[in-house]
Amino acid sequence: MDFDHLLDDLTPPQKEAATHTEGPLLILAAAGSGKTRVITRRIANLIGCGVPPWSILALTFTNKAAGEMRERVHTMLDPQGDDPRLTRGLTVSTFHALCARLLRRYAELAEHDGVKLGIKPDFTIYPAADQLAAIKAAVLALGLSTSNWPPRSVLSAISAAKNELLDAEAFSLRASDFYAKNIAKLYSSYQAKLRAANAADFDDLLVLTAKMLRDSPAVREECQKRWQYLMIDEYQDTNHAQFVIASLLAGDGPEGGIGPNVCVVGDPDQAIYSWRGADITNILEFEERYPAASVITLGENFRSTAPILAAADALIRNNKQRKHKDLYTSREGGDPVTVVLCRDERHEAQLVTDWLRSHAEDEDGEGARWREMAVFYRTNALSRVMEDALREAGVPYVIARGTAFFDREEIKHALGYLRVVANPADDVSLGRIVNTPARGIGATSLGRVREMAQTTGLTLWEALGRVEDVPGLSARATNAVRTFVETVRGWTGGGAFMGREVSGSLAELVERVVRESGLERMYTKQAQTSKSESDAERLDNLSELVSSAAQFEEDYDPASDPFAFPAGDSFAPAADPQADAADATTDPATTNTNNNPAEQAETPPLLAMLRAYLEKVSLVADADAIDPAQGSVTLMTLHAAKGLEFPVVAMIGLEEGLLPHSRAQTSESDLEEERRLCFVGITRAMEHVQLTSAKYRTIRGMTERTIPSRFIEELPREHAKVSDQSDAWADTSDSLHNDASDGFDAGPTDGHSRSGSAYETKPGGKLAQARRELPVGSKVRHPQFGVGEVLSLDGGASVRAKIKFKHVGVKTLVLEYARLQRLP
DNA sequence: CACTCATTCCTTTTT
DNA sequence: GGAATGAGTG
Repeated sequence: MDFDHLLDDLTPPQKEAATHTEGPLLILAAAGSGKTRVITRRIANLIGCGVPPWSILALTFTNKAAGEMRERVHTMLDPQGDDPRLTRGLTVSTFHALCARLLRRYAELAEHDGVKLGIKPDFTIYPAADQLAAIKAAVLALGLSTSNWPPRSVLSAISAAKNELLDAEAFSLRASDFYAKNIAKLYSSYQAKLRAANAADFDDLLVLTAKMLRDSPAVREECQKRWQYLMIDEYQDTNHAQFVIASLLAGDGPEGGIGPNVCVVGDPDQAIYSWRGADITNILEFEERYPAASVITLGENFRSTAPILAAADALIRNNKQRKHKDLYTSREGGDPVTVVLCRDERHEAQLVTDWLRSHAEDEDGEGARWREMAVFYRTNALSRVMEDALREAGVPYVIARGTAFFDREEIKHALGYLRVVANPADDVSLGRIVNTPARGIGATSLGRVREMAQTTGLTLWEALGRVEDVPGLSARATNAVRTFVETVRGWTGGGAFMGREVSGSLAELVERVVRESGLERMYTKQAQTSKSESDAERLDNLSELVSSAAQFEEDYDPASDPFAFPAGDSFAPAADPQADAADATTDPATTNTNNNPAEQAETPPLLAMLRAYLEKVSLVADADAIDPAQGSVTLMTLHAAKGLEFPVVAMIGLEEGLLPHSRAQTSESDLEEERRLCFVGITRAMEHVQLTSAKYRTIRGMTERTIPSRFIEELPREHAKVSDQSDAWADTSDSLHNDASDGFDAGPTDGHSRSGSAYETKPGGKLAQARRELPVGSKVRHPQFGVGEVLSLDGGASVRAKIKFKHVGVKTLVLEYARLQRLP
């Protein structure tokens, strides 16, 4: 097949980067320089040159970026979509997802090699809330107070240590002062808790993988043999642990050669994660580690108009600890950046809304361009006022917060149950749910059980199973525990996931858990008594969870699940490159773990699926939730904006203390990172940027006078027009009703007169939004079901659409999850 | 033991 | 403004 045309639309430097396939390569790619394009072409080119797809590993920052990259490579090589084998086995993943996967697959092999990881392949990934709970328990267990040792800061100290690959022991050896010594104690106590629960936190995924690759020759060789070509995107934001993993995966390359085929892509000017342990010196380290590395700089910007780029360039030049690189564009013309000073945050939100609307209207397709707009802010808290204004104005918007759904109380509880089902040793989850809803197992009783577990060395779950051995427990509490244990056993079929009661369907399991746990009843009751809208929403959210599980079940491919057995997809062996990669499935892991075949071979399919589901849920990032196919303005933090582009961009809250943030002004390098953050925001914009600053802002209930961000002054006046609107806004309290002429007076008294549907009173409501974007009769495409037509929409917190598909008939889908694409 | 209400402390950014 | 404790009552 001829793939030469793939490179036709690249500039000479881009082409050089895309075709430089052998040996170490560092690509310094300025903002908007077509980085993603180069990476995807490079992968496609490799495959076109005959490199087997399964020997290519590409690491990205978010799952979303990974998915997009995979898709783009695929459509490039296989526009007809009729030959999945062309990219079969290509691995595109985030560091964390890859690590989770490697650990599951190789943990046992590594243990066999004498490497003590302390986790079994079915380990649980602890979400942030559970991490904090575990830390807090550790603090209390050491007899310290949580006010002197706030779990948050303890956790971030531990996290920093982990990112430097210091385990508890190494940390303890270095600890010299009182503070560090206590952190060391907490660190090891926290680790002990995680291990006892067969759990790993986010950082552990990296730490343990690094350890496994470093200490187990079998695993390292296996991986090095398989992945001959390694690519890492957003390299400036990788931390030390990630550097070590990458370098262990890459190996040294052929003997006497110039080094392994490892290609890293990054831009020091966009490094915004130093607080997470990311280290710009990784880029320097790269050249040190691979002295023969080639370096290619991509400086031409293809995204932004000249004034936007000039403003961004002027801003970033203020960073002293920086190697300057020229930014240039061949795009002529374009409007200057606008800077607007507003009275307060509500005024700001109003002006931004008006500004967005003006750009929506001056384009041909009326109202159709919301999706091309974004609002960025430094902290999540700033989104609320913006949301209010957009909702009020009837502008559709989405917030890029993928984790928000899973952070809700009711969802956390339901997932807590599911985690216990998947891993009964998970004490933290068990603790969360054992008495939610209240079932008579209160703090006192639970404390007794915990005590007994502690002294006998049992897990909490095991102790609950032997409740009769717990001293001093009331008959009532004993009975309550028995009932609880029975209920959970009913879901797991006593741990075997077999039997009359266990159906094998994930969605059904989730539904049963929601119902039989009593969560459903609890929230139904609350909704009836309190009539608060949020309580009614909880029920909707729970059924949405069931839908998401159903969706997952539909998309689930057991072959790509590291639990499934035997797996034969992407881990095809490197042994015989000539053989058909798709079919040659002598899986290395399955042949090597025969020392313990019982455990793996008997992992029931439902359990495997449940674990895969929980893993997916644990690894979602905010940026993953962005769906530009929806016709909405996107709201997100500056951090989440990295890697994206929008024709129209508004940045709010350009004030001292917010951007640069007050917590990031202690050192010059902190301040420079804030400046890079601002730079990242501006360079996302293709056509128009507006920066706003409010004279007064209410934070945590306190209204304070602000100072405009120093970054505003750093913008050149010829490319950044400042307009002071802060006095144009009369200081009257009814400011938000100013636009009542728009017709959105949603007073409760006349809400019903306008329309038969109660939802019509909320112009920005999800259902109304869905009706605008996906009216009945629209044609849509679903990744699984193909082409269909919308029959009806109905709502609540989760909008569902009935869709008639050509081939599979009528389906009801939750819009948020169904990746629908609207067809003309 | 469960539930309600008042008080306290926050929040930077995220895989 | 809001989540997360803690005291106090049924």
